[in-house]
Amino acid sequence: MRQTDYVILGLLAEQPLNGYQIKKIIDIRFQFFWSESFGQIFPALKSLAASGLAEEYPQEHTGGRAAKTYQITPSGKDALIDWLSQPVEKESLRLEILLKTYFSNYTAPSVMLGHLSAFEQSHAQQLHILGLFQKELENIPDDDENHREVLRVIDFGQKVNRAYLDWCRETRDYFEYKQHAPKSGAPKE
Amino acid sequence: MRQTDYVILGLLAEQPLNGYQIKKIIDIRFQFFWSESFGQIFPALKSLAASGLAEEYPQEHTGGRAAKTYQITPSGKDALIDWLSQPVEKESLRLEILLKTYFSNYTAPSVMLGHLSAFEQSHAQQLHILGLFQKELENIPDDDENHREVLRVIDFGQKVNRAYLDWCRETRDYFEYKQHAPKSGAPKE
DNA sequence: CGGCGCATGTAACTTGTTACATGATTCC
DNA sequence: GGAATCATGTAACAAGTTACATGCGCCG
Repeated sequence: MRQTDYVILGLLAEQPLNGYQIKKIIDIRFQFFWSESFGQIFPALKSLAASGLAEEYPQEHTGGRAAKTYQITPSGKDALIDWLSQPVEKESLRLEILLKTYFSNYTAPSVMLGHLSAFEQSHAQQLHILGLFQKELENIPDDDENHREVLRVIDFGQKVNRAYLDWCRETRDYFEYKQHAPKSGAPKE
Repeated sequence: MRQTDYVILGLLAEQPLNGYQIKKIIDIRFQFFWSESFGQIFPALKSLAASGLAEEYPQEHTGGRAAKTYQITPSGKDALIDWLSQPVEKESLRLEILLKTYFSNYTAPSVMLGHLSAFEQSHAQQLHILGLFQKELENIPDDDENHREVLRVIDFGQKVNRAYLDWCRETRDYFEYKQHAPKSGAPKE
């Protein structure tokens, strides 16, 4: 069982879904900390069904190509609960922009300024989207749903993206200074 | 050319190194935003040498098994500089703890408290190490080296880890409350 | 002489991405 | 009729991890 299987199981625990919908939910809601491709989702659904953790959910065909909707089975739910209690093992992070910052003395400050502005724009956008999600959730009354847990996840994204943007601005200032006073290296603080 | 090739090229641009040393540098200095395994480093060094971007650096054998030390070639340096100017494409992030937080309504608060405390400990440790690096660099006089750029990278790590720890504490409070008042869900703010 | 640290390397495997093929429906 | 959207699926490839095999020298 790979992580992909558990993500899918977690989503199916809420409601029956097809592969396409699973992909959309991950792309939108998990945007800032997770991703999956169709090439992983469809084989995963197949293997989940083969091992009895999920099963096809019969549905009337309404439009578009026939969608295979899946629902979680009791043993699927057990597997999910078991996974939740296992220690978190993997935390993977790869930020090419930090690599380029580290090696940036081999290039011009203007090059780094370009990278930083792209990075800043993309994370400002992410922060904006997270704000919309937050408002949306806060407007819906909190019954027995998982809103508070989802808000914790959104808060993580907001904190991290704000940290990214702070760093961006400081680093931009540094490279701007370097560009104008290239010999002396950097401003004294 | 994969990202691994460029990381190695960047490190070789500073000084000649063998595969083992490259691994150590990445494990220590790039700890919080990058990783490479021997299974990637050795084949990459081979292919870099085959394409003339790096070459063996003759060395006297001092102890242990003979180390193959490599140095960058002029065309290797060109390739590095070219890569630095290319847009940053990949930024990958996968945080299982957020997945588990998202799905945590299927498990007990105590389970999440365990995950959070492991996460907190590991990032407090990272923050501590970053502080040591920072002091180390600030004590060495800043000549024509890349200290200021490295300090920018360290600052990124510190900001992000502080954001992680803030989130941890707030989220721990939430699950502690939930544990003691399970029916009502969470405290009002 | 056994374990540890230094050092290289490969094979098997797992994971993940991309491109492609297919096909139905809706909207313009 | 053509584009967009919904939808499934596979094959080829790229990337990355792990386990293993090998071997030297130093230290106790």
